[in-house]
Formats: sequence, C-alpha cells, structure tokens
Amino acid sequence: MHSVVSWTAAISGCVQNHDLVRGIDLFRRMIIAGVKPNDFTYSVILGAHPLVRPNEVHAQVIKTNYETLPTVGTALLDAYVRIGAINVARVVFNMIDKDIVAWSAMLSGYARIEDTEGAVRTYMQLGEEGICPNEYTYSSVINACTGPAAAAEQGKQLHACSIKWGYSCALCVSSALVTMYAKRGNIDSAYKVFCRQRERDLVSWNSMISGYAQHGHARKAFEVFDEMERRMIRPDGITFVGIISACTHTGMVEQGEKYYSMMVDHYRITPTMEHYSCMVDLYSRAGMLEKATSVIASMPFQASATVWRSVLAGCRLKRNLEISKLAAEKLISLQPDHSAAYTLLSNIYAAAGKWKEKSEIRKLMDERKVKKEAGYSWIEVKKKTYTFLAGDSSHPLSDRINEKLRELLSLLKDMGYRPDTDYVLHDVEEEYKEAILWRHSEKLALAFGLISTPQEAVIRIEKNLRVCGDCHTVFKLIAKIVRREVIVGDSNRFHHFKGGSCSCGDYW
DNA sequence: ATAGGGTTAG
Repeated sequence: MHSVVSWTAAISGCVQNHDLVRGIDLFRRMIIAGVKPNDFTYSVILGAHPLVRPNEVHAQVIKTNYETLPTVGTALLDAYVRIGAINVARVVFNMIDKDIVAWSAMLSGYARIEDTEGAVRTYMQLGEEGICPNEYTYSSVINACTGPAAAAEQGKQLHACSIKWGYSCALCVSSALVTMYAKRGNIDSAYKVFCRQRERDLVSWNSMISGYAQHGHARKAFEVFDEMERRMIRPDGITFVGIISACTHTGMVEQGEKYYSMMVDHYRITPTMEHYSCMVDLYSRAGMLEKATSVIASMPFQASATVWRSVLAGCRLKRNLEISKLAAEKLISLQPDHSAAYTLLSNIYAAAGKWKEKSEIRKLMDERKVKKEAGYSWIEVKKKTYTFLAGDSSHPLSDRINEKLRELLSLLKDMGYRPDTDYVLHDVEEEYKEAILWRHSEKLALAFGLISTPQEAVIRIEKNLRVCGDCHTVFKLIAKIVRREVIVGDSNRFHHFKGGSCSCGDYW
C-alpha cells in the first residue's frame, strides 16, 4: 500500500516530465486505491494543464478545505489564469491566505492578459498591506507594462521601486526591464539595463537581441550575438528567431540565410514553425516570392496563417497576381473571419486595375460579414494614455485635433505630398478616400501629441496594426517640418521618424 | 520521500 506521499511524488514526476496522461492516470488509480489526496497532491495535479481543467479540481479543493492554503490556492489561481479566466482567478486569489507567491501569481495573471491597470492596482494593494515584494513580484508587474496600451512612465516608476528594494539586479527583473523598455520604444534604456547586468543567462541575451530586432537595429543585434558567442553562451532557437527577424526587418537576405544555416549546421537546432515563418518573411519582404513559396513547400509543417500573410504582404510589393491569389485563398480558408486577407487581395486587385475581381472580394466580405479590424493607436501624454480609434471624434480636443490635421495637410500638399489612396479599401470617390486616410488613428494620435506636448519631447505612439504606407510618408514629412522626433511602434516593429526619414529606411 | 509564482519569439 502506497502512502499519499509516494503517490504524489510519482504524479509530480510525471507532470514535471510533461507526461500528463500518465500523471492523471496515477491520480485516478490513487483515488481507486482509497488514498485521499492531500494539499500537495492538489497542487501537483493542478499543474497538469491543459488536460486537467481547474473547475474539475476546484470543488474538491473547497470540500477538503484546502482553498485558502497559499500553495493550493495559488496553483488553482494559476490554472484559471491559463485558461483565460482572470475573473475567477481573482475570486480564488481573494480567498487565499496570501503570501508573496500568491501575490506574484496574481500579478503574472494580469501580465498575461496585458492588463497593466489590474497589475499596478494589485501591486499597490500589496504595498498597502505591508507585504514585502521579492524579485518575482517585480518581474511579473514589470512584465505587465510591456503591452501597447501601457504607460512607459509606469514601467519607469516600477524600475525605480525595484532599485529601491534592491531587486533590480536579479536576472528575472533586469531581463523583464530590457524587454519592457524595448517594447515601450525606448531601446537606449533597454541597452543601459543590459549593460549593467553583471551576469547574464540565455534569456538576458535573447531579450537584447530581440529588442534590437524589433527596432530594426540589425548590426547591433549581430554585435550582441557575436559577444554572446565569444563568451561561450550557446544560442537557442529563440536567439535565432530574434537574429533572423533582425535581418528580415532590414532586408538583409544573405545574412538571414547565413544565420539560418549556422543554426541548423553548426548548432544543430531543429527549425520550428517560427523559424520557417521568419525565413518566409525574409524572402517575402525582399520580394523574392518564389523563394518564399519554395520554403513553404519544403517545410515539414502546414503553413500557418502568419506565413501566408507574409507572402501576401510581399505580393503587394511585387504585385505578383498569381502567388497572391494562392496566398490569399490559403489565408482566407485558414481565417475566414479575419479581414486581412480580403483587404490585401483587394488592394492588389485595385493596384492591378482589376476592378471586377476587387468588387468580388468586396462582395465575399459582405456575404460573410467580415469586418475590417479596427485600427487603434495609443499615445501617452502627461503620464496618461489616450486611445484613438480610426475616425474617432470622441476626444475632448477633437476640434483642435482636426484643425491641426487640416493645417498639416495643406502644409504637406504645398511640399508636393499626394495622399496614397492605394491604402483605402472602400469603393468610394477619391476625395472621400483622402478623408478616410486622414482619419487614421495614428494621424489623430500624432495631431493630439503635437498640440499637447512641449516641442522638445519625443512623441511615442503605439498601434495595434501595421502602420499604413500613407501614414508612414506623412509621419516622415511631419517629423521634418515640425522638427520633432516621433517613435511609432506598430504590430510588427518600431519606426523612429526624424528629419524627414525613418529608421526602417522605408523597408518594413 | 510529495507543493504553488517569473523572464526571451513571431
């Protein structure tokens, strides 16, 4: 007869080795054998997600009065977080005799859904209750400040707090800081934190490489990679996702190929879907569509929607009707509800003057009731984040924003700017297309930034979609005429506009 | 003899 301890030890071993099926089987056999699970057992079995659903265990945990134990309660909370049930997780959290692990688990729950406010509110409560945070607390709450709508100021304050408590040097905290600063558009601060790290692990190096990649600083990413190799740190698959995407963002096709073979031949790392996806993106953006499709044909995976979207975006550049049709059909069949494929294909037909095909796409969208994904932009002014939706007029300063936009438009037109209406999907008159373009969320956010921040301040804008070509042109011109530095983080990378040009070199 | 929280990617 085995004791509850040996049963639990056996189950724990299975779960830690990802053999969930065997772990769950052991749990069942334990019950059948008449051995009652204890608090350790419940903590272990809750870790067997996604095969074990938290609600299945929750009732038993309540019945056995383990719900308030920090160990069981935290495991339960975390299991709810993993299925996206943050509200249930919070209810569980409120029941627990909270220790610092429970607090950190709740914070990382908010971080997972990018709820910066929820995380910061919880972090404040922790302080009010006189609880002493530790390094995991900081790593979690800082991680909750990486989302596009998070205020950069918030992250900075948490950095200061972590210094005050003496945790800023802990690896998990400093790597979270590198990622946070990079994602907030502040790559210089990210690098400063990276330089101050006394010791580094793989995650530290990867965070810095990915940060540089997102900002299109390929050479700097290579330098960090070289330094890493010099120090005999073995890169992993994630390192190469970072380094190849740095090549992708700058059009360095040969370098990308070099790193890919280095990964496979020298480091013997088996490429994953992400690596193929990077390579397809590398070729697509460089307009090498045949190469891109041959990668797809050769890979041992079904091409994901991301992969076809890269190809389709590349087709827009090269106007390859045949490949774009193939890519769009694949993409539409994978994601019939998403607008991206329809939009891109429609734009390609429009550019090729194929109006009949374009209107058929339009009809298909109407039939399937596909809505264009709404474009959002965020801008931080005086420590507060403002959200703009395309066509938005709900902002209190809406009149002044529009006035500013009109003023800028006429200035730009004098400089020879012509709106690039290729980016408008709707079948409407040219003048109306121009109006739509000039209601894009990033333009609204920029106008608001210009009227509400001092001349010397850098304007930082985040966007949920990729920045459109017309907005990109306009931002370059505006940055020049108003002599301001503007940083835009879109869903793909960062653009630094300064003196009439962009850090992406118009390659994005 | 058994337990819960964190970090890098597209």
